[in-house]
Formats: sequence, C-alpha cells, structure tokens
Amino acid sequence: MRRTKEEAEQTKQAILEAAINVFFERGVAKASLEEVARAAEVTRGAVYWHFKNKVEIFEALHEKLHTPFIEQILEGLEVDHPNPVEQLQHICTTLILALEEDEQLRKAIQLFMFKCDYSGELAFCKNRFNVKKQEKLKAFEAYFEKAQRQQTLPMSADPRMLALSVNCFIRGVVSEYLDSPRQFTLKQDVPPMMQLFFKSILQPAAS
Amino acid sequence: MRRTKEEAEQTKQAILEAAINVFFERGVAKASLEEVARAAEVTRGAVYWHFKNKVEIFEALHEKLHTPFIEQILEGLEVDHPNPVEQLQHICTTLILALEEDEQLRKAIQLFMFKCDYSGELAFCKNRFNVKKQEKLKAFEAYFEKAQRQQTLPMSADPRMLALSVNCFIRGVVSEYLDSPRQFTLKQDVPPMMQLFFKSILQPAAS
DNA sequence: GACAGCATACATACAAGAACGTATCTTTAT
DNA sequence: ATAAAGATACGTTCTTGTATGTATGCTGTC
Repeated sequence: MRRTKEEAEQTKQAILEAAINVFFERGVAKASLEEVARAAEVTRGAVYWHFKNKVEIFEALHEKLHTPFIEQILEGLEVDHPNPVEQLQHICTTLILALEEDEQLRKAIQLFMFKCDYSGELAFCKNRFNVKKQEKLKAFEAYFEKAQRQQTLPMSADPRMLALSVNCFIRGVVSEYLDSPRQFTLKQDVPPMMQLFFKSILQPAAS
Repeated sequence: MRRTKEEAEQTKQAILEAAINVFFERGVAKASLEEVARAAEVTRGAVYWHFKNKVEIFEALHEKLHTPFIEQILEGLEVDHPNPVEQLQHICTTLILALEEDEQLRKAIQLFMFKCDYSGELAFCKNRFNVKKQEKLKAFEAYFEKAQRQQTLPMSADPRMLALSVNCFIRGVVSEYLDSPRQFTLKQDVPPMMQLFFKSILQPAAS
C-alpha cells in the first residue's frame, strides 16, 4: 500500500505529533514505538520506515520545537529601542506568558525539561542543547552591553553576570510553572516578578 | 548466610548508594535492578529483600537526600535575626555553595531534576514532592512576614510573590549549574547574583 | 548456657512479557 | 517494472516479579 509523497509526509508528521503526546504521557524512556505507532494510527513498520529509532524521533522533535524559541530573543537585538534592558524584560515576560496559551509548546518544553533524561543515548543531544544555550546567553549579554553604550545602564554593571542571572531566573520561572502550574498564575504573577527582578538591574547599586 | 542487623543495614545503605550512581549514569528509567545490585556487590535477591521495587528505592533516595535540605531553611526561622531577609539570602547562598563540595548531593539533585521523568509510576512521587515544595514556599513567606513585623521590610511588599520569586531564582540557579557546571563558578558567581537579586527585595519600590 | 526452632538476609532459578530490530511480504505510485 | 510506503511476522534480548533454596543470627526455654 504505497502512498503518494504528500501522504507519506503527512504520516511522518502524524508520527511526530503522536510522539509528542506519547512521550509526554509515558515519558521518553518508557514510551514504546508500538505506542507511538498506535497513537499515529499506523504500525511500527511505518515508524521504522521514517525513523531509525526512538532517538532519531526525539532529535526531530527537538529540531522542530526548540529552535524558534531562541530566535525571538535574537530578533529583539536588531530593533532599536531606547532602553534595551526594559526591552529585554518585556520580551522575556511576553515569551513566558505565551506558555499559557500554547499547549503544544508547553508539552514540548515539559518534554525536554522533565520527561527525558540525557544519559546514554541522549547525551549528545544535551551537548547540542548547550550550544544553543550559549547563543542565548551571549544574546542576553548583548542587550546589557547595548544598554551600557546607550547610557541606560551604569558601566559598573557586569553584563555577563546579569545575563546569567536573567537566564537563571527565567529558567526557574518556566520550570516552576510547568512543574506545578497551579502554583501560580502566569498572567497575574509573572509580570510583577519580572518587574521585581529587573528593577534590581536598572537601579544602580546601593548599600 | 544470614547477616547481623547492622550488616543488613549496611547493605541497605550500600544499595541506596549504588542506586544513586547507577540511576545517575543510566537514568532512572533505563537502570535495571540487576545493575544496581551489581554496583552494590549483592544480587537482586538482596535488593528485592530491602525494597519492593525501583520506585521504592527512588522514594527512599528522595527521603534521604531531599528532606534535610528543607529542614535547614525551616531551622533558620527559629533563630532570632535582626534582618530575616538578609538571613534568608545568606542561607540560600550557603545552601547553593554547598553543591560545589558535596558530589553525592550534586548527583542526587541531578537525579531528581534531570535523570527521571515523573510520568507513570513516579507520578505520585511528584505529588509528594510538591507537598514538600509547598512547605518550602510557606517557609520563605514566613521569612518575609517576619521581616515585615520587624520593620526591615516595607509592609507594601507581597510576601507570597517574593517567596515565589526566590524559589524560582534558586531553582534556576541550581538547574543551570547542574545542567552545565562549566557555565559558571559557584563561589565566584553565585554570591553577587544572590546579592543582586535580594537587593531588589530590600530596597523599597521605585519608579 | 546450650540448643531447638524460627525468622532473617540474602542467593539462585524460573516464567512471562515487553520491546526492539530485522526480515519478509503487499500494495500501489511513478 | 520497480521501488516506495508500509504491514506482518519472527527471533532475540532485557527485565521484572516471584518462588524457592539456604545458611546463619537470634530467642525463648529448660
């Protein structure tokens, strides 16, 4: 039962889509390809036709879902803004708030954060992941350096340290929210939290 | 070959110790009890004698390693301190810095954070963990409320929001560090980061 | 205080199922 | 016709849980 090329591509996407859900519900390690196949309404034969094994599926998912996230941060650097730090605050806040509406994105990030472990087969995935993170950190730094050039951030500030802090804080917020969403409401709690955090950056050091 | 009670307790601890390493290297899901047994230099018989299954081992590890962490925070509340917020900053900083020296603790936390997924069998573990987290959050809040009573924190501050922020920031720092330790040096980077963060709390709101 | 009898602390053996990867069909586009 | 796109079938490996074996520590009893 050979399908047309379009149909084949459709089933491939269906498999990826199904993989998100199955990985999400059963965890990457415990999810079997049989389950993925069933969820996509095909057999394991189809899965093995399109992908070499589970790892390859995982990689495909990562490529598809994680990449666009970082690009948004990089784009903000291109735009001219009178106060880059406030701009960064705004971008970060927006990105986090987006989680509330996009369930698929939520699932995906939860996958990469909690539903898999990067030992063994997935170890090299972690490396690729870290490369992306370095880019992100450099982008954060760039915001602060830009702000220093524009005199909206004192020269005494340490861009690298600020970038690290922002990165940690964001990761913490996202982790905590995805870990137990009932803990706080994004729309209500995140803006003041971000406000609090960035306030300390914008105000020159005291005491 | 029955052992004395002390010896039995020793092997139990040896199994837990071994489990940390095996879980860490292979991931919780993929680690087999056979591997754990070998690492502890016993057979699966011993493992099944002391524990019902892998989940019970996991729980035991959590009980053993995660609990003392929280208690330290609670203890600080008992002590009298002129400035509870600074006290909290100091406690948190110390706790994080401890990671640099205690490899076993590092491994354990990495386990709970990255090397397992809480789907399926471990789902209810997550619930128990969340209960603990609630306690922790309440403790954080208590610090801030205490500070308000002692007039070292403005009444306009929102203890719950501050507690959430602290919790997120700490989680972020710990996550980032354990995820890629080469990214920053605890001793050098964490104190200023914490300083930056808590500064925004201690200084009354502006702008 | 010694010894029978039992519980303990494991080791070994076994059965059953899951999951994987591959090899072999089937059908149908191209 | 032939190769793509899958389905089906098969053998193997891992792992799990349990059942059973066994040597030894402990405990009460006389």
